[in-house]
Amino acid sequence: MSVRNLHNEIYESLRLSIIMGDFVPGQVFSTRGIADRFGTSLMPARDAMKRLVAERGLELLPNRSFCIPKMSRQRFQELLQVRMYLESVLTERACAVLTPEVLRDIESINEDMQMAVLANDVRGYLSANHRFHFSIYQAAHTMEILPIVESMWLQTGPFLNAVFTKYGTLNAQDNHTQVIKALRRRDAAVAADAIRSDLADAADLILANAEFVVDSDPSLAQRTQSVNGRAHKDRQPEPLLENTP
Amino acid sequence: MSVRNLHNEIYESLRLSIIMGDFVPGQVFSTRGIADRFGTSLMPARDAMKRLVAERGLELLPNRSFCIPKMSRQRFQELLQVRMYLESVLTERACAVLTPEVLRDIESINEDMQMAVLANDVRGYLSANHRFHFSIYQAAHTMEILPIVESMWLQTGPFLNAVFTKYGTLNAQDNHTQVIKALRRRDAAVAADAIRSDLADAADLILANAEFVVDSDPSLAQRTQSVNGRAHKDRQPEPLLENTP
DNA sequence: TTTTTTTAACTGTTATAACAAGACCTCATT
DNA sequence: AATGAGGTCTTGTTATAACAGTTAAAAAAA
Repeated sequence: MSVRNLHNEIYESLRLSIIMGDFVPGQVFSTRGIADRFGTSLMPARDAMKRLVAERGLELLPNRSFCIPKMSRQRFQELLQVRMYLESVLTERACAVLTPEVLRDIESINEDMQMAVLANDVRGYLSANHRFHFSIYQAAHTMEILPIVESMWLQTGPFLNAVFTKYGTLNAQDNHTQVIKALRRRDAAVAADAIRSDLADAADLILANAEFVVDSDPSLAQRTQSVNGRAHKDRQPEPLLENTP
Repeated sequence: MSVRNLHNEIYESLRLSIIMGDFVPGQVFSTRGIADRFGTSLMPARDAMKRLVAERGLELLPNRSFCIPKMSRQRFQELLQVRMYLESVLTERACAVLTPEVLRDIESINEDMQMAVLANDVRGYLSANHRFHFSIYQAAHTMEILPIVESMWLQTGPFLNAVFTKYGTLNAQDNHTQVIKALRRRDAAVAADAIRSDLADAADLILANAEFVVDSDPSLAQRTQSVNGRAHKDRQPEPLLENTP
């Protein structure tokens, strides 16, 4: 974690960009392109991308290049099922060991999020939402479950942003307030329920706008139009820090 | 998957060795040592080990070298909780889409396992048990859950072997027979129950022999005695394909 | 004998270069 | 105009070498 490596910096940067939805599903990356962007040689870029593949935030195409995985309805539902279980488990555990300081942090983050919603600031909303959930999950101190949940967010991130950018932020104020109130009175079951509702509400919004979902079998379909070849230089450079237009 | 790389071969080999318990928890590895063993340069060995770290089958020590993670009672219980949920979900799904051919495979594997148990063949038992479970899990066709379960087995593998080697194989015949019978009549709930029982029985055996479990906080404790230094050459070479004596 | 300093070896990290495989464009041929 | 062959560019992979940090043994001093 605290190791200061070049590939760690690239990894953290890419990881945040993926979770924050800076990349669009299907977007293709090359090792050399990433290395150029970060001003390093190929090796650190390669390390970072391979790690993200192992954590399922990136995908290896048949051509051996990397891309942001596309989403199918089945995939989304599977991820949702696992997330609802694991994140409610983490919430229950956090509830038992929560300190007042962490609770105050969570409340403060929630206020940030409400302000971002009112301002229609999608990125601020996503960032605050991420911090809200993981403040709770980290408080659970279960180092075996947390990495799995982080991988889940890495997989749903690009997709969430695409939806929220198009349909505006989801007002999750009710669920988050329920979570905080339940945590405050140490009611693990209700807190876990509220977390599940939060995930379910977001999922409902997404599944209702199914145009973002590809139902084709990812292993069979060609997932990108053009990857290699000299056309690369002419391709629009991958948006690293901007949202998709 | 089907990509034929050097680092893929090293990865698959190490992965199997870890799951089959060829390594002892706490065992230390160096990139150069692995590269020497497989007759490659550092890079493929490095790739394979970093991937295994990402999948939590190996651990990065503070010294930046790699080791097989040690087990604590809390860690084991967390892994068990997640495994019982995810593996029963996979079993339920498999039950719905199971083909007669796969069912026959599972029955055949189960007979292999029974023979290994009778022969007190620990490695054969572990191998058949692994194939038994994953034949079912792969039949579920849920590509989001399977990698998580594979990571779980990677984490529990070294530990299981240590126990079974000392206390003999666990006769899981009852549970496996129950699983097969339930699958045969498409009874998803009972099949999932039997899988949970199978995991719980193995866990009971392990938790009863707590001497294998380190309760110290892994992040605080020094997890290895000697890693670097010129003593390396004199160290007993890491057992790659043998069980721990 | 004990303590401190030095030295040597081993560690992972990164850069660079050579390599083979694949994809697309171009151009020649039909 | 359609088609096929060739070439070129880009891709990830691997090997090698130089680097800096760390550890421990060895040597020197007390």
